[in-house]
Amino acid sequence: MRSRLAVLIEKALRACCDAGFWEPGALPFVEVELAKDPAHGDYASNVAMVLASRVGRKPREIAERLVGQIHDTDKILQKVEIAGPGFLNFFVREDVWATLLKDIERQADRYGMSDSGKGRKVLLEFVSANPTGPLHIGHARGAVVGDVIANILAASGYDISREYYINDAGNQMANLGRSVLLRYRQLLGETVHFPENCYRGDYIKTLAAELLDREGPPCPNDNGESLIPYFTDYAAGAILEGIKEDLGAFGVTFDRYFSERDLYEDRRLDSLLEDLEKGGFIYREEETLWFRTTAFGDEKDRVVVRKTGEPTYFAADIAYHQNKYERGFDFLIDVWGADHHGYIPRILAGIQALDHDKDSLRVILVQLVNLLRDGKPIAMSTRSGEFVTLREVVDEVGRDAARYNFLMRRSDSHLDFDLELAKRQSNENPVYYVQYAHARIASVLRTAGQRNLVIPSYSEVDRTLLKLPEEIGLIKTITRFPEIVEGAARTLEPHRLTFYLNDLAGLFHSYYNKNRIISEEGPLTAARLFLVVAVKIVIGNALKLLGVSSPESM
RNA sequence: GCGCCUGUAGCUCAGCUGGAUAGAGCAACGGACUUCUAAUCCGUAGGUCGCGGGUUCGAAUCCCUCCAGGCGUACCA
Repeated sequence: MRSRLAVLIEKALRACCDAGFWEPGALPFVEVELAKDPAHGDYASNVAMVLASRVGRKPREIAERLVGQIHDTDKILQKVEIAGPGFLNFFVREDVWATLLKDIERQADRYGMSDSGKGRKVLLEFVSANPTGPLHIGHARGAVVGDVIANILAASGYDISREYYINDAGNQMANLGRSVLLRYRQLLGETVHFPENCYRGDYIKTLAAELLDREGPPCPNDNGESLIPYFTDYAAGAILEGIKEDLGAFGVTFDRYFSERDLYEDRRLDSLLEDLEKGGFIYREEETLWFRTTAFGDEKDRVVVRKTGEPTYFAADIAYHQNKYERGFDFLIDVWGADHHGYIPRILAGIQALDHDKDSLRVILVQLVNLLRDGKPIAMSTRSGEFVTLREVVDEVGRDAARYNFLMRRSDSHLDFDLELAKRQSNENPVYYVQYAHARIASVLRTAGQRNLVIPSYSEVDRTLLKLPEEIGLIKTITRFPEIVEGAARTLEPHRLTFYLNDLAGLFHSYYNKNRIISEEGPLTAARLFLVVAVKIVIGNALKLLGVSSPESM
């Protein structure tokens, strides 16, 4: 509806140009928004006011001209009013709304999808946690946000790939191997000093015990560092398998797990450094190689190869991003914890030095999660091993509640996650509010079936019977769903869907309580059944994008 | 010190890239189940949009000062 009105306005603007009311030069892009106040009609546009300052005329005068040039050939408008400082208020004919339901019937479980992405190849990298321990609650939010953004983009016609970058090289991995080795030796009865920077979680002991079980006691008497890679490999492999399982239980899947080690094997870093060198961005100082990131606005230059000859994490990461582009992705999205925000200028410098547009990479920052139980914070630290794992949360509160709770806020705002609250099956928990609406409709449909009522098709419905304000409101809301998905895709903001769902569920519950869907009046019953089926479709489609189930009964 | 994020009802947060009288949930208070699911609904109350300036027809939204909280400021990842 919105886009249809925008077209009308655009035509009117051009017609006014042709009539010489103003220069065709700076026509604004047409904004049409939902009117908040019913007295302002259904949609409102501010074009006249925007145009006023550009052409130097009074907004109301421009508005008059425009209204005169709006040719409502499809007869969708009841009237257009000029109000306030120069708003155009559009009143849509009431019987037009119900005609939009046809799209829902026709597209069914594809309603809300579009091809606006035009098959653009997008690579979305998320989670990417080091395989040094199980995923904890902090990773969970990024996992859901990434997963749902991917769903939304896929539904919007993008060719999207989900990728997890495994950071399986470098110091942290060596620490992991060392930690397991030390626990292993402890199991053999040795007294060992356990350094501060090693991982202390119980899972380390479990891994050591597994290894002991498998390999038997004879650990070579070499207590040097040479054993570490073996322990690292085993631990990282086992932990990664666990991570995949936990993500699977959370409903998060990836198209590919990309190993940092592959970058080294393919000598990607060498070629990267050559490329950067060609651009003149590399210089040597005291045995280290620096990348002149300040050329792109970073606050200081960054090391890419250490004195020891090892490349930094940063170097590998640029190589990884270069690799993404080389695989044909022209739009990259990275989902990071907000504590990495200082890293953004650096990575942007990296891709720009490789001649990629700054805007071809979007970083979504996901703020930290405060985990609470009954309002009291739970302290966590990966290294000390004190943390609540993703698995524990999913097991305790359930997949649906966990996912929905993580999607109820904008990603870049802090989120309190209360385990008790999320678990509670009560009105404090919005996920059930929405699912309940879906289940209720399913229940109504079951009842209808028992009474041998047939769900009518669009052409069989007398749409003029859907004229209650609640019905018009429901129709307006569900026919707006494609706009919501489009907006969420454009801004990469999944929380728009949860807010929309809460709205829609609220309208339905209200309608349900006030009116009977199945009544003695056959045609009215048919029309209402048709309407609630459409509502059910939209709730189901939206929940599916969120990766949350749509129960038929609760 | 510098940089980024945040500050909206008692609490948790929306506010659609400048629009009309700032919204929702929870908590509080008062009501509604012999009816298609009460995990629901209806009503009441609740605000100096952190403070102060500026930009313009118009600011919670954009710019600047200050205040408060969080994060970052590695040859860690």
